[in-house]
Amino acid sequence: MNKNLKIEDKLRSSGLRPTKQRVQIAKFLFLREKTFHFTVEDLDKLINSKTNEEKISLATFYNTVHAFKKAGHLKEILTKNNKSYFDTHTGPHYHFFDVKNNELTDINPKEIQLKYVPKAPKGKLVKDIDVVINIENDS
Amino acid sequence: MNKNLKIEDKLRSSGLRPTKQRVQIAKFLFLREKTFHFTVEDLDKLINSKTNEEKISLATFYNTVHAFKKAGHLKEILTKNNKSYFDTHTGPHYHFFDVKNNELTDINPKEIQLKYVPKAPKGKLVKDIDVVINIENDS
DNA sequence: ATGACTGCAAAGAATTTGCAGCAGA
DNA sequence: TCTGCTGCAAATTCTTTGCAGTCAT
Repeated sequence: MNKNLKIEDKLRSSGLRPTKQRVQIAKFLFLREKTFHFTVEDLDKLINSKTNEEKISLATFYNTVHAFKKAGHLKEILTKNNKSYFDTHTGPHYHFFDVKNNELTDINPKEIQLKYVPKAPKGKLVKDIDVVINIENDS
Repeated sequence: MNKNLKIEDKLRSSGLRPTKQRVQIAKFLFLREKTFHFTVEDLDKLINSKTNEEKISLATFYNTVHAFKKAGHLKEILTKNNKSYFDTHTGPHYHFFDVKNNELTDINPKEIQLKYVPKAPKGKLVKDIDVVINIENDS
């Protein structure tokens, strides 16, 4: 129950009502050690395949994921397959994307660094930087 | 007519029949000094707004752009608005993306450099690297 | 009680596909 | 002639939206 309380507080402190659906999704996403990369479709399948629970509708997954993103609990990454992936690791970091298997993974920040970050054009500010290294099977 | 011949040769040497539509699109894209960034929708509007010519269908723009990409005459870039942009500059280089105005521009290669490119995970090879610096209006 | 949230279905946006007819070699 | 290409419309895929009913506070 301790974990439930923490999750509920996390939601509440982001201005989100801890509804049954949100708590279930949040527990699934945030109560894990490793960062998790997923599409909304993945999430739908993974959570709704648990036979016992009531199904959560696709629209709710979209709503919830966007609410979590707006609250800063998720980061969105776009990939070469033109799909939106979400990442439970919200700090600045970059990604590998396996183009064949559609798999997104974090790059160890120690192994990559941008040298010479260019100035933004006049009147513009840098908002953030996306780096995706596309990979495929050796052979 | 010299230019037409060059364009037709460019197509032919890529294994593409120089049809009326492809020649018209290729001339529009490749007979310019500056590199050009566009979506398929942009291309459709820009070319089909020329009142005099016969309209080219949207499907043909998609077919043609993908054929040009496969032939190495265009590069595809994905942006935060989840749209496919194409770039007449096909060499390796990176981009600014203005999130508000949906405008993609090249970064001067001298102003950016990746330090420490990470090794790909085991059994994988790096295919290419996408870097997009998202910008927005100052203020 | 009163907003906020969910779920359904419908709508929307971007892109792809099937196929008949046309055009380039 | 013959294969490849075009154009149309339908289909697909991913995502958003409208709204009635439900739930959290």
